[in-house]
Parts: sequence; C-alpha cells; structure tokens
Amino acid sequence: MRVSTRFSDSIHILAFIEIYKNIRLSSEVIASSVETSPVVVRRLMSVLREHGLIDTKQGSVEPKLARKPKDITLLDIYFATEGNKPLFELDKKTNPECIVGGNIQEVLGDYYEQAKIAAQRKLNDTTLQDLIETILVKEKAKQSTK
Amino acid sequence: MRVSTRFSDSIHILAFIEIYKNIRLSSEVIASSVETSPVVVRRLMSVLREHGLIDTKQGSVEPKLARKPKDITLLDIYFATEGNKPLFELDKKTNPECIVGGNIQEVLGDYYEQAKIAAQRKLNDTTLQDLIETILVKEKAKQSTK
DNA sequence: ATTAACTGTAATTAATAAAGTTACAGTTAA
DNA sequence: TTAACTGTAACTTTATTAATTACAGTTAAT
Repeated sequence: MRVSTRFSDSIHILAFIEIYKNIRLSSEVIASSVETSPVVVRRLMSVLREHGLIDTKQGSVEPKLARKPKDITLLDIYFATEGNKPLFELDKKTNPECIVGGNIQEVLGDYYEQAKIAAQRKLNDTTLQDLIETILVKEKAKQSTK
Repeated sequence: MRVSTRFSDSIHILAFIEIYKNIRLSSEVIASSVETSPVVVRRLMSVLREHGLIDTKQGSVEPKLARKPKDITLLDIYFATEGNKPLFELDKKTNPECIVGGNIQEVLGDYYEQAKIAAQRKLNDTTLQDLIETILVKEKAKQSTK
C-alpha cells in the first residue's frame, strides 16, 4: 500500500480555498496545486463537506470554507480524513493461548491510545489560520531573497 | 500495503523473551506466540540486536535482553523498528510554483514534527517493565475469573 | 566426524490499501 | 441546447508490507 496523503492533501485543499478565494476554484485548479487529478480532489472535498468543513454546490464552482480558518484545527481535519484510525498498529493476530499473545493487544492498545491522544492534542493547538499565515510568511521570505 | 506490525511485534518479542526467559526460546517458539513465521521473528530480532536491545548467538538458542526491562522504553523500541519515519505523511509531490504547494510541505512538516514529538514523549514514559507487569496483572485477572 | 537444529539473511511472492483512471449521472451556467 | 462543472462508483495501478522459499554459516548432540 502506498502511504496515505489524504490528511495532508485535505489541509492543502482547505488552505488553497482560503488563500485563493478570489479566483475561480474548480477542482481542476485545486488539483494542479496538489498535483493530483480533479476526481481525487472531489473525493476529498466530499469527505470535508460531510464533516462540515466546507460547503460546495453541485454543478457550480463555488467551494467555500464552512468555518473561519481560525475555527478549524488540524485535528478537525484529521478526524475528517482519518476518523478513529490508530496511529500505531497493533498486531491483531497473536496467540490468545499465550500470556503475552493473549494480553498484549489490550495492554499495548492502552499505551498507544495515550500516545495518540498526546499527538492529537498538539494537532488541536494549530488552526488552519496559523498554517495559512505561516505559508504566507514563508512565501514572502522567498520573494524577498529574489 | 498491509499495515506494519513491526513495532508491536517487536515489543511482543521483547516481552516474551523476558516473561519466558526460563524456557528454550527458539525463534520458532517466539513465532508461535506472535503468530508469524520464524524468519520474520529472526528478521525483527536482527533489528533489535543492531539497536542494542537484545543479544543473540548464531546457531544457538539463547536470546537475551541486552538491558533490564525497566531500562527499555517503548520509544527505544520505536526508534529501532521505525527509525525517523514520519507519523503523519506529507505529500511530497505538490506544485512548487504555487504559494500553497510550494510552502505547505515545509510548514506542515514542522507542525507534524511537533505532534510526533508529543507522541514520542508519551512512548518514552512507558518501559517494557511497565508493560510486562500490566500483562501479568491482566493474566492473573483472567485466571481468577475461571 | 557427521548430522540435526539452529541463527541469519537475501530473494521472491502474495496481500493490502492507497492513489490514479475511466465512466457516467446530475446540476448549473452560458 | 450544450459545455462545463460537481459527485460518485467501478476498475486498475502502485507502493509497501508480511509471508515464503532458499541457503550459508554456526552450534550442539551423537
């Protein structure tokens, strides 16, 4: 399996919709920034819409953020694209008759959950607004060295 | 891709070596607990040995932990099996000519790094000893309800 | 000294979930 | 009316993992 870039691409799409809100934002235009196909963009946008992060209108080019960028955290986006998927994978197939094999999934799962929550708390500290502002700062830095 | 269970299986192997240190610990015996093949166990043990977590001897059944269980954290094991692999995947192929595509990898990468470190700090709080003790408690709880 | 059992590792194959692509229905705008 | 769009399903390709096969080297038992 290829590593999933769904989460990162979804953040990209949301940032793009905000930064470029004054241009015509067809899925094809967005796809060229993400360097993927319009269908993939539409698929991701469908997920983002279902989770209340954007509004779209069928047949018409007018995607909009459904919330202000400062009200969308990276964690919101993560839940939209990854749901409750584990951050660290347990081996679901271990020998239940063995002390280790029979107990490790549950024990390790608890520790993994704690680590996952720690990471999620950090994602919850960062808003799409923070990200956009940093992108714009980096871009300006690039322009000033040219 | 099948999800990787390397990290979890490596923890399993280490716990098994400690809990069952008084039996003959061939890779076949360990493999039956993990429910995988001996070759896979040997491959993981090779990695654990390279990272100073176990000692092994070619041709002879005598794997040993190289450190006390209280001196091995889940983070040590994580570094052995996953190295510096990202916890959240960036899309490495975005349009460099676009403000978003050209800057998002670096900006997002920084935020991802912070979330990863938060998770790693939690892994560093837990030792193999903690895990083993919890496994033994859970096992005892099971026995007492029979 | 021989053989069986083991560790160690490389190469090949199989499995899986992701993205990419094709197809087309439904909607909107020109 | 038609072109361009969104939306979604189905199929194909791809990258990454474990499983399997193969075999070299080492050790222990006979």
